[in-house]
Amino acid sequence: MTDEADQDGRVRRGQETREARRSQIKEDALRVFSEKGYHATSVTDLVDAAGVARGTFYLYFDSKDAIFLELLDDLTAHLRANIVGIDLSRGPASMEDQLHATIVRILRTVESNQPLTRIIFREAVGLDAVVDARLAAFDDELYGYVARSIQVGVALGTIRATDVATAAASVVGSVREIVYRWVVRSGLPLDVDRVARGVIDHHLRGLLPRS
Amino acid sequence: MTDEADQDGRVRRGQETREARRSQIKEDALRVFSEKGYHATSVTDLVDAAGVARGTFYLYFDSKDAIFLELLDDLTAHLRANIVGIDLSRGPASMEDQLHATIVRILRTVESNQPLTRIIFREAVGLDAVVDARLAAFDDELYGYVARSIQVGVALGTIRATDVATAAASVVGSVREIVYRWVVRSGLPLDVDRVARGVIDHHLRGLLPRS
Amino acid sequence: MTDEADQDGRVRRGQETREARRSQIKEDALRVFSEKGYHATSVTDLVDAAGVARGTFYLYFDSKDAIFLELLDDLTAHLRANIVGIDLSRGPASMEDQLHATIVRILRTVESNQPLTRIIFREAVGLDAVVDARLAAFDDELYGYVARSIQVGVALGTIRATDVATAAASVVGSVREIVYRWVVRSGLPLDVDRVARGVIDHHLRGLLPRS
Amino acid sequence: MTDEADQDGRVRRGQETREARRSQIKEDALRVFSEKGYHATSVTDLVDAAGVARGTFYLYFDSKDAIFLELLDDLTAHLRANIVGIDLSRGPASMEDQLHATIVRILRTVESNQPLTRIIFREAVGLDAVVDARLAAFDDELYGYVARSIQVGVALGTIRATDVATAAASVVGSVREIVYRWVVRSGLPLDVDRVARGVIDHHLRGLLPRS
DNA sequence: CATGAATGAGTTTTCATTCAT
DNA sequence: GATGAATGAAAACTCATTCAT
Repeated sequence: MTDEADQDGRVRRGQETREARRSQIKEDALRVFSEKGYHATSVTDLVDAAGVARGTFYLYFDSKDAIFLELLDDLTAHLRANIVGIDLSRGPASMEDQLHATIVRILRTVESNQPLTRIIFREAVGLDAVVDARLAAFDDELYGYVARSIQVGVALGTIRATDVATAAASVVGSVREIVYRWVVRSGLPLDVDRVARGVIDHHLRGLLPRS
Repeated sequence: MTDEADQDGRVRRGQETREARRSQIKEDALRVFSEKGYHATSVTDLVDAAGVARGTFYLYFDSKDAIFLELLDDLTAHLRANIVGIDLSRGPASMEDQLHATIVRILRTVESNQPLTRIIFREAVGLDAVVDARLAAFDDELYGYVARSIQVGVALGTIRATDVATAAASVVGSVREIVYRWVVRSGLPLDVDRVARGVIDHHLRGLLPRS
Repeated sequence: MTDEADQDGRVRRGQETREARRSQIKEDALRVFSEKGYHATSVTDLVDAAGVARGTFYLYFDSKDAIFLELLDDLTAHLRANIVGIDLSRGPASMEDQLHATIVRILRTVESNQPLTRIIFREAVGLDAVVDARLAAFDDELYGYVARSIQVGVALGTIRATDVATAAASVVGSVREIVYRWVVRSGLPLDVDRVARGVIDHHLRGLLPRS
Repeated sequence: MTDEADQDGRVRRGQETREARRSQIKEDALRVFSEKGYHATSVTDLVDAAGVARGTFYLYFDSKDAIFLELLDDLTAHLRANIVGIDLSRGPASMEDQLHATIVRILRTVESNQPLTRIIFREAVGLDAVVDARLAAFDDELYGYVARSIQVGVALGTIRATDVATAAASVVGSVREIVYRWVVRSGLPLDVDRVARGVIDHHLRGLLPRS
């Protein structure tokens, strides 16, 4: 019946615009949050940035917390998608290539999501229990992934016997610090390839000269 | 004249009391801040903890931000005092010992100042421009110190030619991550000696087996 | 012309649908209002209950107040229709029968319109000037009716000389209190006949023993 | 010590002004509530009426509800204090005198607390669960008191055998209606003595002429 | 110096009503 | 007529800071 078709048409069109506006509000909120920080950003700032009425904001998001959490989950999802398993059994050369590819992917992801990355580093820590738990979970995921990779390497003999916990924390901390210094703080474009190579070289071969 | 003496006495006594009360307010504030976090702590919490009137608080500190900033500077000063120059010219063995001693000092300092460390990691990040600048400055100091040490080592031949910037960031990031994972998050007592050894071993020799 | 006939048909059909939808919205609103109360009921609740769009609601009613007022007038109209003149000239026995029939009709009406009655007692009081005036008018009508009946009775000698104003208020208050206690508050089924008899007996013969 | 004395002096003076200001805010709130009604009164209205800042209001009362509830409890306390036991054993004459005194006390109390009485009648019903429960409890208290008095009277033979529940509800409803019509609605001065006499006469002797 | 009552700008959130489609 | 996304005024409440005593 034409009636039903019309209805469907309206509904679909409605849902499309709904999604579009939702995304627009999120995008603008991302910008404001990353500029002013979570606490200094009021809902008024958010609606002003999006150019919508106060009520409209609450039509799409339950609260200021809710939209922030959603933005947060967006980046961690991005990052997660860019960390895939490394096959350590194919020997050191191949391992280095895989590590290189992984770190490059991570750096590219955070670089192309600078505002969100900035938020996570500067605002999300200690924000509230829920956000803290989310970030800690992500951190643990990363740490666990690195630790397991090292353990496998040790078992295969491609990595020397070492204090796995400390080594894993060191690797995670390295990447975090690099992201912090060059993506969050300076914001300048990063020679991703060179940095990734440097990090891997550092962690694999250490600072001492080969005797 | 007795009058002048009296005055002096009063002034001195007054200053002593003033300093004592100031310290006491700070101490109590530290406790509250580390328990509730910066944002969840109100000036009411602060004056209640210190047992003084609201107005009295403002007699000693300009604002809630001001006392927090002072506490912040206290820890960074503590840490600064515990990072002293490493003499790389005395050869690898000695260098390792000196590095070990430095990292042990840092870990001990943050461990015995857990509340403040926790605040810095969980609350101070992204608090406001001033706090951010303070923390960034401290981070730069640490980074610069490590970078210079590495450069000296390279020049002396005790450290192999490497990407100094990446290496320095890796070292700083390692320590930061370890502090975060074991001091801030878990809060459990840390085997400082073993961890310091692990970190140094990792950064000096890397993960690859010696061929 | 067929055109005109069609138009008429359409108009009539349209009006029928209009009326039906209007009634349906009112019915659903009555249910919601009586469950949640006037203030706790939002227009959203109303349109959800009726299964129409927000805009549609305003096509049929000017405002949330308007529909409430209409529901209110419905009950007072019901009640008015159930209070018909009592003929006091036919002697005491007959008068008692007529009073009995009137009170029974009132109690039955409020009992079968419990939701609306509950609204009037619990929500409508003090809602706004308009509603207040409506209720006061109904109260006056009731009071006036009783007062006139008593005056007629006094004139006829079937009722003893008494303070008419106080007596009329007492009678009205009695019924109101009974409705409030047993219909509004308890909601349990009421032995209408027995209660009506009790009320009449009380007001006609009083509490003192016949000497 | 002078210090302690000073402190005590300050504290006492402080508490006195605190109490005074609290009372002043309450008094002004009572006026506004009784003029505009609970729902139409905003906290802004309350602070404007009291001539204090918004924050000051919350220094003395937890919420808009809290101050309203306190005002409510004030009147019910007043009324409770004015309903004291009636000794029915001393015979009808004395009973009538005692009833007269009780009703006079109640009417005088509500008349001298007109704003509060107005609020209770026009606003408090159906306001929220807590307020409703308070009022219902007071109503039950009154009803129970009257019902017990009647039962005692019946036992003693000073009151004829009757339907106690209906009779008690009738008496309570009478007084309520009189208060509503003359104190709440008209606001004109009431000939308390005459009305009390009328009510008692009505309930004791009924409308029928003594045969 | 010490006090703590007072301040008021600012916050988040709600919801009756409108109007372009 | 019907729809429902959009509106924005208004609500209750908080809290860092001030200042008369």
